[in-house]
Amino acid sequence: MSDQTQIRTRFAPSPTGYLHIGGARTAVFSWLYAKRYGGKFILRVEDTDNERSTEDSIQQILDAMAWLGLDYDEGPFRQTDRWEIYHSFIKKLLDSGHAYRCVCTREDLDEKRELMQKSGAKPMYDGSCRGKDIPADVGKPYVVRIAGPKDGKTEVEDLLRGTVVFDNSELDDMIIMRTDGSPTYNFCVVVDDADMKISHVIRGDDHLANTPRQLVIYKALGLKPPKFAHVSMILGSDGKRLSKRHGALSVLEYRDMGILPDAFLNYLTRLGWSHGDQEVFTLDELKSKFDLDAVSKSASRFDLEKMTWTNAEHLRKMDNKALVKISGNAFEGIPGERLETLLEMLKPRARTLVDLAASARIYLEDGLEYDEKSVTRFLTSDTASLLSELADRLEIANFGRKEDIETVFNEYLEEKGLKLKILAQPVRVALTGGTVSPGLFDIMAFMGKDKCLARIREGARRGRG
RNA sequence: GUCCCCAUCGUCUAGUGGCCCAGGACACCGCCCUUUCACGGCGGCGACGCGGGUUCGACUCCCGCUGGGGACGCCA
Repeated sequence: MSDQTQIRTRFAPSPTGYLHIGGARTAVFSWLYAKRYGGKFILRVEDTDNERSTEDSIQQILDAMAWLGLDYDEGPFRQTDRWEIYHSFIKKLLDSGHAYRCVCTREDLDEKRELMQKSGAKPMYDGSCRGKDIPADVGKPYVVRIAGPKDGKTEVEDLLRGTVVFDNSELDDMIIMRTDGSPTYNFCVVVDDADMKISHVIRGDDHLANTPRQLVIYKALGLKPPKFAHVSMILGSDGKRLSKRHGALSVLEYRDMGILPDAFLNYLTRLGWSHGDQEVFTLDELKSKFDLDAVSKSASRFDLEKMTWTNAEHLRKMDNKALVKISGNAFEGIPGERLETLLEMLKPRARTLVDLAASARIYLEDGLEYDEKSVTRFLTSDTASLLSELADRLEIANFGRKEDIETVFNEYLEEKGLKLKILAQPVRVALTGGTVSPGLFDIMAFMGKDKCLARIREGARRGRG
């Protein structure tokens, strides 16, 4: 495969906080696109902002990607390690006249911006230092600006949106190097994407307006731009921009909520991408089916409810070994066959790993938490005698076979002339503390005679008051 | 304010001029299954933002409006 046809995508987060849903989705799209076409996925940390970048953020982003299984073929590169490269290109632009030094102060700039804003124009730099040929030894702090085109148009060819045209008069001469000598974002992105031979830049919609500016730099540098795909943003459930208040949680928090990585990937990909009517995808399906042509152009809202549903779907289909592995120590020390039984009982009822572990505790641990309402309703003085009689009967049952338990149950019911319906809920509350559980005989067989009888008798005790 | 993007059920979406008085999924509501809850099955509720064109025919094409989002930093 030649250089031109090799697909190379990248994820380029700035380490100024944790990885949230929005960032995660562009990462996922980029990663899947590379997987889909047998390309490479590159991770690049955009840490040129000294003030806000933190090592802790980098680690969090790395952790989140590792949890999701977003493996990268190259990197993580760090822009702070690439200073010489940027400076060599800045020098090149300065020498060729595509960039110039500017000594305007921040105060000047702010003032100008405000004035333009008031007059109804787009606030931009007016280019007052352009053409002055200010030398490096002016004796004043200076920035370097790109000398962009003053007229004409710049066209962005976007894979999702077609040709988007910007009037060059809308673009000002942006700063590519700060007073302190550090290069700026728009410049580094161009240099890096070109240097790393990125073929497809898949990024958020919020960067669409940056793209013509970057195109100006590509042109000045004589470099060939990659293909662009600007994916729409994810909004909060109220349609507002995602903020900490609604939905912009760290990806890692979904892990802590008991969401499966594959389910997270499934939901996030499906949010803004579709493949006919299919809702549930395995990881392999995503890797083989994802493509940019079916990516939606409109913004979509994050819906925790549907993510949880997607998670439940994955949970049910997951094989037990994998489930135990991902659950950490929740099922530690339980023999294989017993574990299988437990998971088969609990899986169809669980929505998250947290649910699953919590429901398992009822049957594994000695102590029991009682739901007050259920107790009042079902553990009454009427049911108390039934429960203790039943417990006595069950002494002879073989708890190794749930059919045996059922037989004893039925014999007792017949004698009393009662329906199972009457006895089922009181027994369930006695055994589990609540009114919701898997089949009665299933949980009894699982818990064993001692625990069952103890709990039923305790239930009777509570019934008597 | 200026520029840019977007617009189908509450939400995610299918739909690329006739197959659509619009299909699927989540949520919600019934019913069935059933010892409870879930799973599963069946059914219901529910949308093409508005106004102009183009066309024999518009959810689909064009224009305007409205609404939503984004960008305008020595942040990324």
